Amino acid sequence: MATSAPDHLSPRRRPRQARAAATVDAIFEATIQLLVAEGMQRLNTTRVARRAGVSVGTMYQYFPHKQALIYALNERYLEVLAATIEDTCQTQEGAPLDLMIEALIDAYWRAKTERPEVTRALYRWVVEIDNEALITAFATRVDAATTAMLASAADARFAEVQAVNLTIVTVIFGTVHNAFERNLSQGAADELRRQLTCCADPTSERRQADEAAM
Amino acid sequence: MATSAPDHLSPRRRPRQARAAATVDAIFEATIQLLVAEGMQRLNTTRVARRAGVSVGTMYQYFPHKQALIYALNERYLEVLAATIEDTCQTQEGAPLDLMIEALIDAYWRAKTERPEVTRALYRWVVEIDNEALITAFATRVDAATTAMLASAADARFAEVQAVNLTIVTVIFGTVHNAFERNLSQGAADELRRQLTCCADPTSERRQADEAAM
DNA sequence: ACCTGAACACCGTTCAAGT
DNA sequence: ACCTGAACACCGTTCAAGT
Repeated sequence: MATSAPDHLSPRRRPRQARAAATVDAIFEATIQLLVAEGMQRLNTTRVARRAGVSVGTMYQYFPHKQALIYALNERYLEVLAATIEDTCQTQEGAPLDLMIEALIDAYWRAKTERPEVTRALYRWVVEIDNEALITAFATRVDAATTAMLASAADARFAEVQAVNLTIVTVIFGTVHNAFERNLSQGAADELRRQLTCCADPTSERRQADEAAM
Repeated sequence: MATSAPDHLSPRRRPRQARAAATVDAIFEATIQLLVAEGMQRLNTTRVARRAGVSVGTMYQYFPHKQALIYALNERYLEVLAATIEDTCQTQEGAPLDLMIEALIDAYWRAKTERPEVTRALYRWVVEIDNEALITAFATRVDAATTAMLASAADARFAEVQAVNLTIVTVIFGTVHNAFERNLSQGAADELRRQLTCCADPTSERRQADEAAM
């Protein structure tokens, strides 16, 4: 993730002095605030620069264009999310499968729900941008963490961890994303989450088949 | 869906004469082509108008602004998708549950995969737009169709169809969305789909609980 | 009722000049 | 090494004039 940004989207220059780092932070902060407060539509470079307390020119020293700024913002967000999931997976090493699943759902759900406005603002990101690299890097990292976790389950062995992992991760993340998009009521969300926890857990008649195949 | 577009996004004028209808169609077609060929970034009103063979002014007679154009495009897309799902659900009336689930997954999956570039282009839609109305209308319509279908299952009765329905729909749509986003290989996609078909089917120990609750 | 396109305003981006 | 902001270019949107 650290090095994967395509050339045309990577920062133009990295801050070397303290005041430069402060400048970049201020720009990020200003962007988030404006994004949350007024949406992508009203986000323009002039406003970002003004709120960050720098001139437009300064902004352009660090980000070659507006999209690179949004891209960097997302990069940061996914970085934190990936780290959270890696943590969760490590904590669950060797635990029973159902606890793993529950912890994973919990971690992802919480990450999305904690600051919904930010999540929403970034989801609603102008995705003209070539964000495939970002998504791929994120997916790779998450897959590694979850596969390792699943392989270590105390009460289950899988003939094809890769495939099982892919399903679990896609189902969980996809479902949460979609639930989020739907703006469910608290009650509905809770119920869905309860059912998802059952559903995503391959412990049931399906696992026996996998185990038999070993 | 037909009437739900918020004021600021609804068409400025509806075509009354034949040539006007042709104009609107040409504009839609041009927009899709440019979107698929060059992405949202390079989509500007001048280019759309030129490719559609009309002047910018004409475009603005039908769409109050660029976003309204994209909005209308999505409205069309969701209209077709919703109709497809309604069809599927009606066809499955009274069928066994596992066939229903399979048909639903199949319909949604196919719809997304048939013209991936278009799907992708619209997913990557500039979502600064207030598309909540669109999403809500779509969700309502789909929920009605799927709930009715599930309630008619030949081999299952649910104590709380609403809740079960919400889970099934969210899991399926979310998973497919996510799978799509990940750009899976054919093999991986097939395997995921197979497992999803099992996973989304509440026929298993979980159903008995529901039935007992009746 | 429908179409045209020059004119205007706004905003992304640059660059010559500063500390 | 870092910052400034006026100047430029591009593109969304309008409107007076046309059929």
